[in-house]
Amino acid sequence: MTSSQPLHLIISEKLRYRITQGDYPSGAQIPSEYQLMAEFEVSRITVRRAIANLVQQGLVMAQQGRGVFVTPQQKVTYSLSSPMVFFEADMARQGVVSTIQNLVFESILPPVQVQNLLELPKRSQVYFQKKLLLLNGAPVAVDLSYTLHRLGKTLARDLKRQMTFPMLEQHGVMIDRIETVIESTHANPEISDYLDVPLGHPLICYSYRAFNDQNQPIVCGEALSRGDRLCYSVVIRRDQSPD
Amino acid sequence: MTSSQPLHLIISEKLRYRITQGDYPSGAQIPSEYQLMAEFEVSRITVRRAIANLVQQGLVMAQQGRGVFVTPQQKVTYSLSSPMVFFEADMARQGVVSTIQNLVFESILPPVQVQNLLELPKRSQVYFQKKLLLLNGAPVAVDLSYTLHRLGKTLARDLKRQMTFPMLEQHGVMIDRIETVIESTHANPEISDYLDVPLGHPLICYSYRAFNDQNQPIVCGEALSRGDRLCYSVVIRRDQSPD
DNA sequence: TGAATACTATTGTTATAACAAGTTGGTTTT
DNA sequence: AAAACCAACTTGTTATAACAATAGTATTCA
Repeated sequence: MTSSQPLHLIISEKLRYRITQGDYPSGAQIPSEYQLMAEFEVSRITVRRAIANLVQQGLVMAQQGRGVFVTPQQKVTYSLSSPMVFFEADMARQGVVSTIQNLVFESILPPVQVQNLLELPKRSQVYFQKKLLLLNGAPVAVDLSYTLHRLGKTLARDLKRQMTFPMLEQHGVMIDRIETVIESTHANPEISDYLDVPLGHPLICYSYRAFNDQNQPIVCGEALSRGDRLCYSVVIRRDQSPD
Repeated sequence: MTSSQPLHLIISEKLRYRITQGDYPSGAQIPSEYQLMAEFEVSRITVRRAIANLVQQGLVMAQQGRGVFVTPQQKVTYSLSSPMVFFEADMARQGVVSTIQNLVFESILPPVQVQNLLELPKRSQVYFQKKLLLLNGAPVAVDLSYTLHRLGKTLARDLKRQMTFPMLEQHGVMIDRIETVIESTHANPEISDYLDVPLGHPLICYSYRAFNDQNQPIVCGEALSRGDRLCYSVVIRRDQSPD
């Protein structure tokens, strides 16, 4: 172990290799800190740093008192191609049950950016909602949305219980188009609590603005989802219409 | 500081607040480790852990011997909506110069998955390419691609110098459609070196498979880009064609 | 005046040590 | 048999300490 690379990186790379080679399969526990200390003849802090490197790469998750386990790799894909298919329908197509858990639902004065996105006059209120999205019962996303006040007020009960878009359409509010931006970001402490991921875990941030059939923006927001559980697909065509 | 939250988290949240409030603007240096030790009356390891939390959240970057600096926040957006616009054209539209730096270009026996994606008989070779994508001279993505052997062989010179798709079309190979999947993942040591990001940094993984106008898959691969520099946008329409 | 050296400041790595907190399995008590 | 207790195991936090490496500035020397 005389090398220009730090010990913690040498150890974490060796462990990573073992994981990718299947020595520690998905869900399996890797050796304890004390076992690794003995094996590699280093201090505990070096072992912990090596494990932290693996946690940061999403290869393992550590549970206090239990041990460090190889994370399962399983993702679902949501198609963003036109024609529009709402999230829960796409999930159902894949045999995945999607549900929500409402966290916050309140009338607020929106940030300026939201006001502009929803094309609202100054000092208009909107309904702010924070909800957890669960797939097969496990939290995979936190959704923060802003809905026109008149819709939020009349549909509050259902908005707290169902996914937004299909629910709006059930009530005759048709969604004509959704503008989206997809980015990758880091989990902050609040989000990492909700989604049970380590601080800094990669998230997909799916920002959206939905327009009704009068070309009026009615909802905007962003869904922060676990990068290891959800991904998006698009088909890009040379021309606008399909073959 | 008597609380149920660990000290390192309390401190990093305070620092994060200062950053978001503008006390330390983009590019500015935050107080040194010793200054923070004095301010918060904690050990150096606690301060370092707090700083590591900020690094993990992408808010700061640490440079040995120099200090810890607030990371600039600047992104470009690539539109995945149809009709197709290639990456470099979209960037040019935004006044951003995109260039590539070839790292590897070789004929290989492809992994089984690639073989299937390109619909190749067993034991066919493909051209594997690894290249760095730079925006305004700064590396933002590593691209790993597999191209049909006959194309790779005849167009090797240009493939090493230019972006793939416009170059193919210059040579009469039309791209009819691209199937994509977007996911979020973590930077491993190799990628973190190429892109100059910390281990575990969130990346967008943009996987693609491009078809020519005979509906034949000709290139597949993935671009791993910095989550803080590049994002994607899509417009989803209720119906297939635009209004 | 420019180059080389020394010093200071700052982050990076690794060690030992101690205590805290959570989990699990075995043993004892009811 | 079920509940409670306890010990062992395991990860989490924080401290002190020492050395390494890098960067920037000041001082010295040719």
